[in-house]
Amino acid sequence: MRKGLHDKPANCMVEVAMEILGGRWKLAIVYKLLQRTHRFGELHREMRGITPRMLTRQLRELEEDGIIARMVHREVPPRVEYSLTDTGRSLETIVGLLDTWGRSYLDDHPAVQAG
Amino acid sequence: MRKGLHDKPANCMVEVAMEILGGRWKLAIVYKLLQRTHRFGELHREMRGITPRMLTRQLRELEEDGIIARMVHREVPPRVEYSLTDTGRSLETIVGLLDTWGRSYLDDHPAVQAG
DNA sequence: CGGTATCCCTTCCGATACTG
DNA sequence: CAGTATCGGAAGGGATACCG
Repeated sequence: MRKGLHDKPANCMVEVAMEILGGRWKLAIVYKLLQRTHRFGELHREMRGITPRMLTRQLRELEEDGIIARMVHREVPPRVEYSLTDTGRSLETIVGLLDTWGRSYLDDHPAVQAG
Repeated sequence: MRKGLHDKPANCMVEVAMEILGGRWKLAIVYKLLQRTHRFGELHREMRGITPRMLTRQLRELEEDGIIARMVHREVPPRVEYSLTDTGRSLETIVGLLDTWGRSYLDDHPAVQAG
C-alpha cells in the first residue's frame, strides 16, 4: 500500500477514492484493462501521449493500491501482462458512468475556439 | 470554460471527466453541494484542511466548467451561496458510487500502521 | 464575510536518452 | 520488450498575512 493513503483526514470517502484514482492516467488505464489484459507495450501504444516513465509509475501505484495485477512471464523476449484485480473490476460501473458523463459533457460544452 | 479542457487528445471520455473533476477537493465540494446550497464560510468550516485560497480556486474552476453556480447577495455583511448546476447534479450517481467504493476500499484495505 | 497576496514546497508529468 | 535515469517545467497545494 502506498504511503499517504490514510494519513490525510478525509471529509468523505469520495476523497479516499480520488486519492487512489486521481491523476490523468489512472482511470484511463483501468478503462483499458476492463476490456482485456494488456502488455506494457500495448498500453503504451494505445494510450497515446503517455511516456514509458509515467506509464510505469502509474501501473506501479495501481498495483500497490491493489487495483491491478502484474504478471511477469520469464521468457525471451520478456512479457509482462497487466490485469485488473477484483477491486479493480469493482470500478467497472463507475468508469462506465464517468465515460458517459464525459461524453455528454463534451456534447453540452463544446470547445469555443476552433483553432 | 477553462483553457486546456479540450486541447489534450483524450483516449477515452474518462480522461475528460477526470480533467474536470480531478484533484483533491473538486468532488468533495460537489458531494457537499449535493446535500444543499452552501455559503463560502460553511464549506470552509465543514471541509477541514482546505485553505481559503484553495477553496476559492476550486470553486472558481468548478464554476468555469459549469458544475456549480455562484450567487452573490449584495448585503452587509456579504453573502455568497454556491449551488450545483444541472450538470453538477448529474454527478449524483457517480459521486454516490465513489463514496461507496471508497468506504469499502478502506474496509478491505485497512491502514497497516495504527499511529 | 468572503475573499486576495505573497511565498514556497511538493507532486505531476513530459522529453530525451539509455539498459538488461 | 519492458522498462530506468536524469532533467526540468507546470500545476497542485499549504502557511501566513492582509483587504473591501
